[in-house]
Amino acid sequence: MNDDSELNEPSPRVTKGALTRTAIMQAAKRVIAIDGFAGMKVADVMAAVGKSPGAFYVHFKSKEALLHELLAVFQHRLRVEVNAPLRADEDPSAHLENRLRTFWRIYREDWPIATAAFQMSMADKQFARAWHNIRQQGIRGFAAVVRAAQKSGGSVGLDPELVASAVTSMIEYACYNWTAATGDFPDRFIDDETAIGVLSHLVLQALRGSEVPLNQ
Amino acid sequence: MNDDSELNEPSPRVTKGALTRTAIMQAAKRVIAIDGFAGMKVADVMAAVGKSPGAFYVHFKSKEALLHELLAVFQHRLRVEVNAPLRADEDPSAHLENRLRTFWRIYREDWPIATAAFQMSMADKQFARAWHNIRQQGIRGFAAVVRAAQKSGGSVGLDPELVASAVTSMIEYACYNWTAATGDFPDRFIDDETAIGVLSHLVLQALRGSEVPLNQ
Amino acid sequence: MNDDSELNEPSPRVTKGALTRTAIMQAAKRVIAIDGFAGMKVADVMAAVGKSPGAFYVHFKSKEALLHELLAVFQHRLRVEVNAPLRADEDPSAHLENRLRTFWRIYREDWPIATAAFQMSMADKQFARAWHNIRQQGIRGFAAVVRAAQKSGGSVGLDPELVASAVTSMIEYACYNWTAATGDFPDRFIDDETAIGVLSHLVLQALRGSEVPLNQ
Amino acid sequence: MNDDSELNEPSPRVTKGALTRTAIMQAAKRVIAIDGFAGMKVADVMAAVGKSPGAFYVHFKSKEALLHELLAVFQHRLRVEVNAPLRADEDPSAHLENRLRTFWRIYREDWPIATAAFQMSMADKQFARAWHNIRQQGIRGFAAVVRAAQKSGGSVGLDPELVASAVTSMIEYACYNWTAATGDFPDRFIDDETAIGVLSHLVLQALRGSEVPLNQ
DNA sequence: TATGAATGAGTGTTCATTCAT
DNA sequence: GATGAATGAACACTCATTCAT
Repeated sequence: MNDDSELNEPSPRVTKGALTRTAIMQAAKRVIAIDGFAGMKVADVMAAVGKSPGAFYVHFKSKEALLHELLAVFQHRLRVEVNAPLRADEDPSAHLENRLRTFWRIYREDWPIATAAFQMSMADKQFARAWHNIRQQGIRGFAAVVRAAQKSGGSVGLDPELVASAVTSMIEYACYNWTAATGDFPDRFIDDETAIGVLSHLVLQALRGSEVPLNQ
Repeated sequence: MNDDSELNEPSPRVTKGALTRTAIMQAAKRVIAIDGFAGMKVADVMAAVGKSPGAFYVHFKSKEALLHELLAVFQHRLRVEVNAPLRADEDPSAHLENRLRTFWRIYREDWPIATAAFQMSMADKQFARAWHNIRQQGIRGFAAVVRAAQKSGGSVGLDPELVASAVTSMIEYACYNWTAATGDFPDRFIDDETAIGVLSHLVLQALRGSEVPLNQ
Repeated sequence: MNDDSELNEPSPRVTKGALTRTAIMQAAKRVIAIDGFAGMKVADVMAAVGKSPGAFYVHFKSKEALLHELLAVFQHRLRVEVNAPLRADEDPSAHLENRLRTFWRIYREDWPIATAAFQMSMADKQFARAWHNIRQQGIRGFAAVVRAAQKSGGSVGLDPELVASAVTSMIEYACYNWTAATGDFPDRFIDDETAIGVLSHLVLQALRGSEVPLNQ
Repeated sequence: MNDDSELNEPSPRVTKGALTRTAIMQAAKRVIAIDGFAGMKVADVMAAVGKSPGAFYVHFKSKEALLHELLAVFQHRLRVEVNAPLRADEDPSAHLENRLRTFWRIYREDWPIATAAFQMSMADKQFARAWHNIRQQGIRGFAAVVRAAQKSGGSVGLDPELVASAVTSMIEYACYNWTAATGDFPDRFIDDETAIGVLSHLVLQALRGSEVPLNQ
């Protein structure tokens, strides 16, 4: 019945405009990855989408508005996927690794957005706030884990906020440096498991309890 | 009288031009810290120096040339000060902490240069190479330490280059996030000892040997 | 049934299209009153009508064509209503006041059209001609009255065309300045009788015969 | 002494930049007279000055800022020259005519500025305020004259503000219509004395005391 | 060395208009 | 008749860089 019409028509929710909109967001991510946000030209993005420059403004109010939307999606993904609460039956180490794994996966895909926000946050108050919120969201989540670790004797005496900030900094920036073409290993592909393995090892070790000296 | 003033003046090699040159470099760092390198306007820098825009080109061939020079100085400092070799009588932990301390000190002062290079490395091959070299220099140094730690049973099985990349990423980006006005803690001043304390703790723990689970 | 609905509908000539057409013209007038003709966006007008931008071009060939049509209606009203000839039994003063009253009433309603034409006449030859014709129509009518007044000893020696041009200028521009939101008295509502009273007094006095000095 | 240097050098106050600045303002007036302010292209103005488009922004922050400056000069001229107070020994009629004569002279030269301000005042709050102030300045001056005339029995019972508004409207708009290429008499040159003669006659008559009917 | 006016290529954005649906 | 996404020409404005003084 209604099924028929659904089969025959494009899904009613996916209008032509929404498709273009999504295409622009994807293309923008690719262009930002290569040129940075400041270097991203609206015309280039639209050329990548196969549309005229003016069409951009049918879907976004400005270049900045596009980045704000990309950031909103990015932040939403992080909130929903990364900040899943610790389940009762979950091993803290496993929880942390899961969190880190999700973090990695999202950043791996969206680091151009993060980089763009980082760049813009230096010169623009609005982006400074937006980016700050995103970082804080991640930091709060990790800080909770750090506090839990401290109850078990880990990282005793350290400020959980600072530790969380340092840890998210490591993951975030390492993701860029291991993923981007202009990163630390341009001639080498680092697969997800290797990356997550190294990062989660480092983080878990860093948060552990006992204080065995490095060389003994 | 005039003799006195001559005696008080800097050595004959420090000409008026060289002073302006240095002043430009300092001012540029301040402007980059606020606006980023892309947002840095030659005219603003020169205004901060109290000179006309045209005077910039007496001292630097271009805006990019200025950044290349800033980077050269930055890299030189890192090479000379951070990468001091491990002395025979030095405790590896202490060595690492010293290295980290120096790293921190230099970054704390020059992070605008690092940020500028990072940003430019995305769009410009020359800067990509220059910035890559600087990162590699740091990574090589830390990788050596990691290898030493592994001989003592730390971080066994992990790729020392990746570990070193992750660690330098943490320090570098944490330094930005704890120092810059648009960083993670805009309302809080984080003093050097606190910062170095947290970072060295995390790094030392991360590179240690035993593998005690987080929660037990 | 269908018969009924046909009976209830407007006359067959007033199609849906004609209604939209009229609605567009009314909405345009309102938008021009706020933004001017140059600032009038087709999309805004159509939004005010509750239709899509594209629908505009079903009814008008272009933005300019719309203004030309508005002008044609405006001119027609002026011709038919203002330029009624002096009847034999009519008092010249009363005739002038009647003319002025009608003039005022039309301008009060349609000044956005006049303003638009005025603005466009500066840059566009077509509108320059159209607007010139409308002004001339008014000037000719007033000039006839001036000539009549001169036969009675009023404004002797003055060029009737210039006098008529000055008088219509006064009425036209005063109407704008007393009516528009950005006019001379934004905080005050000037009712028709007051306005017509002042204007007709001034015009009648100005066209009178005797030359009593101002201060005696 | 110093005289010598003044003779040999360009006057110290008239720098190269100030000359260009003035040239731009003059050229802008000419372009606005032809195209209107909305139609005025910065590039055209600069071409008329014989400089590159970018040079405009050395002297003015924006197109709007240029108009604001033109308006400031215009308003200053009106304030200083038109609104000279009535001297004790001056005949009120002569005073009014002098006032009108100056008004005319300034408008004759600067009507493009007035027209531009009028156009912009419809869409822009800043210009609405600026233009309103200028009009009010003129209206206040004329209103004082009207009040004086009323004491001698002229225009009794009429609101002086409205009368003044109407009179300035007449002069202002008549000046445009008799001066601009797209005015009422494109094929005819109206010299200053004729114009002033007609206008002052009309105004003086309009403000007189006795109320002789038009036709008798 | 320094000035500062001038350059001119480059880009974000607007909006009247078109057209497939 | 109506839709609304798309077009594309146009234009204000920026800023690194140059150069006559």
